[in-house]
Amino acid sequence: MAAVLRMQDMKTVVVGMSGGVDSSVAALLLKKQGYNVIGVTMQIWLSQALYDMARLDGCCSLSAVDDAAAVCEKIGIEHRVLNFRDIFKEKVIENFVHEYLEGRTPNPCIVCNRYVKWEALLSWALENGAEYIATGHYARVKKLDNGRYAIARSMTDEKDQTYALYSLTQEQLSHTLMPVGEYDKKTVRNMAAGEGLAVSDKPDSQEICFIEDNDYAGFIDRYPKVTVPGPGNFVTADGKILGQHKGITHYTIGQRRGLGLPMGRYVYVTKINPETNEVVIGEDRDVFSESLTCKDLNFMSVEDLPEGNEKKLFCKIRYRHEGQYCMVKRTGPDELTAVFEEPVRAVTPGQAAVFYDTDVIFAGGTIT
RNA sequence: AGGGCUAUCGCCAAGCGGUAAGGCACAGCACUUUGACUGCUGCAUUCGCUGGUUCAAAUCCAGCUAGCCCUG
Repeated sequence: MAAVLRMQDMKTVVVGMSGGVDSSVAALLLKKQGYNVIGVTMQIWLSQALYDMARLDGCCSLSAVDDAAAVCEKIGIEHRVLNFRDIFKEKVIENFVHEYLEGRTPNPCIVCNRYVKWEALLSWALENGAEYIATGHYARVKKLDNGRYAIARSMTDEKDQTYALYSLTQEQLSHTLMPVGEYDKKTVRNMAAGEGLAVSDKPDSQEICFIEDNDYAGFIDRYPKVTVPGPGNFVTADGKILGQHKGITHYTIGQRRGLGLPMGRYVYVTKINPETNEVVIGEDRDVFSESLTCKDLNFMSVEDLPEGNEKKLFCKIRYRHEGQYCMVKRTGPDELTAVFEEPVRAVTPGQAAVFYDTDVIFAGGTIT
């Protein structure tokens, strides 16, 4: 036991601290486990002017800097603020805008995890003598019998954040700790409160962290140097024009609200066609799909799913999807096809399909 | 300028003398480390206009206006 502690004593972990409860408790837990903990808050998007206003709760907001600093002082660890604005803008925001312009619906949290947290932050950590980075995600890193690392579902289903972590590589996972994944939200808050951390009752973060008013379409409209597609037609699947839309960036698959179509019944977006600048409208049943394909694959619990093999897996097609069983097989050099046991609602290009083998992530990719 | 029909919230639409259903759209809130979905709440003191009959009219009567249709 003493030997273990001595070994951990020597290991340094960089904790990405958003100023929220979860990452604060992550730091706390690691400190108690004997690690040399450095709290790092990443500056990513907001201007100094907005920082001064400091009223945002987002997971990445800068209002968080003060909270994170206070937590670090309380638990007695070093706190640093690093500027990741350029990488965040280049990787996350540019991608976000361009995906929408092409009629897809991106998930910026996934991109942020991949490029900002597990590339930029991890690189910084390793360069600065750390062994690991850690976050406050409700997920676990598991070493499997086959020698591979994989993200495993949190002990609590009420707060499972594994979906947004499917793209992590073996190398990245081998340097990752997620201590909060062993607890449920209530316990985490209690730990924070028990330690006297001021953030213990801070609300959970939500919505897109870099769009303060949550008007993402307006954000794209105002984004410099992009030409947003203008108004076009709402059409039915067989081409009948139903009205005018505000531009394809305002819509996503399965959307009902905000269409402005007085059809007398609920209608939904079933397809976005950037070539013709059309938004296709249909009934609820038209939003369901029996299958999907995805690309930009990342295999996690296994090295590959060879061609010809087929595997039954559990799939989530969006962050808060309850999930659905499907048969998955390889249909191209960088393509998987999943056929669901029951049709799933609103398969949306740009979102991720994440496949779980029991409790660990098997693989994931971007829906095409 | 002969005849007939219709005019109720942005759209559709109940109502048929007793003091304005509902659906869609829209707004707000809830939910939520992506976008959606979902849920909840709100949304015509007023029924094309002007008079009349009645204790009481969106509902009956008259005139006017508008739109539609048929005959010219």
